[in-house]
Amino acid sequence: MESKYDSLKLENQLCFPIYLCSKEIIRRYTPFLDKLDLTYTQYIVMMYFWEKQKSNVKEISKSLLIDSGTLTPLLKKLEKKGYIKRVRSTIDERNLEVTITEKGMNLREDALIVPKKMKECIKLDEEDAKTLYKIMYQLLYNIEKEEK
Amino acid sequence: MESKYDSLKLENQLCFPIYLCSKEIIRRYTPFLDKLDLTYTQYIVMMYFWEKQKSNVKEISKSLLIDSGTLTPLLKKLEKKGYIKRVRSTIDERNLEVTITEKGMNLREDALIVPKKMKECIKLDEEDAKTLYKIMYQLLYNIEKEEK
DNA sequence: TACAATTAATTTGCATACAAATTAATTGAA
DNA sequence: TTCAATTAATTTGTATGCAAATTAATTGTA
Repeated sequence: MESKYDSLKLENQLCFPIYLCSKEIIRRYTPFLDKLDLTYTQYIVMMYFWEKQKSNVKEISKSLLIDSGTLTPLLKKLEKKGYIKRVRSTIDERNLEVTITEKGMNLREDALIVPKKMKECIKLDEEDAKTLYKIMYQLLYNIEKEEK
Repeated sequence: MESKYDSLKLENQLCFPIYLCSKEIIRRYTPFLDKLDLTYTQYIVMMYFWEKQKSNVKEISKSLLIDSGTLTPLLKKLEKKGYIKRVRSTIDERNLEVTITEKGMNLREDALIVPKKMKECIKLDEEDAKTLYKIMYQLLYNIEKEEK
C-alpha cells in the first residue's frame, strides 16, 4: 500500500544504486590496479596524464572533479612512486607544475589489461553501456550547471 | 586518430562518470542532510531502519553492501545521536541487535524534504531516470553474481 | 565432551573525500 | 606604490571504505 513515506524507501532512490555501482566497480578494479601499484583514484589521475603530459593542481581538480585537498597527498604519493614530478612554477609560484615521468608513461602499456578486465566484469551489452554513459553525462551536466 | 591506448582514455570509461555522479550527488545531499545531523551513509542506514525497525550488522551489511568495518563506527555514531540502539543478542552474543528509537522514527518526517530536493537537483526526466535505474540494478546484479 | 573450524563484530591500517582554515604569492584599485 | 582582495595549493578535521587481523562466541565432529 501507498504511504507518504514512499519517497524515502531505498528501492525508490536513484542515488543509492549509483553509489553502490561506483563502490562495487571500484572494488573490482582493485586486484588489477594492485599490480600497477595504483589505487582507483590514482589510476584516474594517471589516465589523465597519459592524455595530457603536463598540468597543475587546479586544472586536474577541475577536469576530474577531485578536491585539491584530496589531490595534494595523492600527487605526492604518485611522485614517490616515480610516476609524476611536482615542481613549483617559476612564473607564478602559487602554481604547482605536475608532469608525467617516463616511468609513468611506460605504465600505460601494463595498464591496458585493466579496461579489458573491467569490461568483462561489468558485462553490459553495448547498447545499455552507451545509454548508461549518455544519461550519466547528462546527469553530471545538469548537476554541475546548478552549481553556478 | 585511433591509438592502441584508446581504451585508457577517460572519455571511454564507463566507471568514471558513475564515480563522478555518485560523488557529486552525495555532495549535493550534504546541505539537506546537515539539518538532520546525518551524513549520506548514515542517511542510507536510517532509510533502511525506517523500513525495517530491527536488524543486525551482518544483515545491514548484506542489504546495503556496506562493509562491517564501516558499519561498526557508523552505528556507534547513530546511537550517540539517539537514533538507534545497539544491544548484544542474549541468544547468540556474537550478534548485535540494532533497533531504531522513537527519535529515529520521528526523524523520517523531517527527512521527507531530502528526496524532494534531490529530485529537483538531478533534473532527469522520468524516462531517463527509469532507464538509469534499470541498467544500474542490472549492472549490480551482473557484478555481484560474479562474486560467487 | 574437548577442540578445531566457523561465524559475527570489532579493530587496524591505509587511502580517499571534502569543507573550512591557513599559507604564500600575485593582482588590482585607491 | 601600497595594501586589501584574490588565488593556488596545502593543512586540518571528520567521515567513510575496505582488506586483513583480531576477538569472542558458537558449532560440528571425532
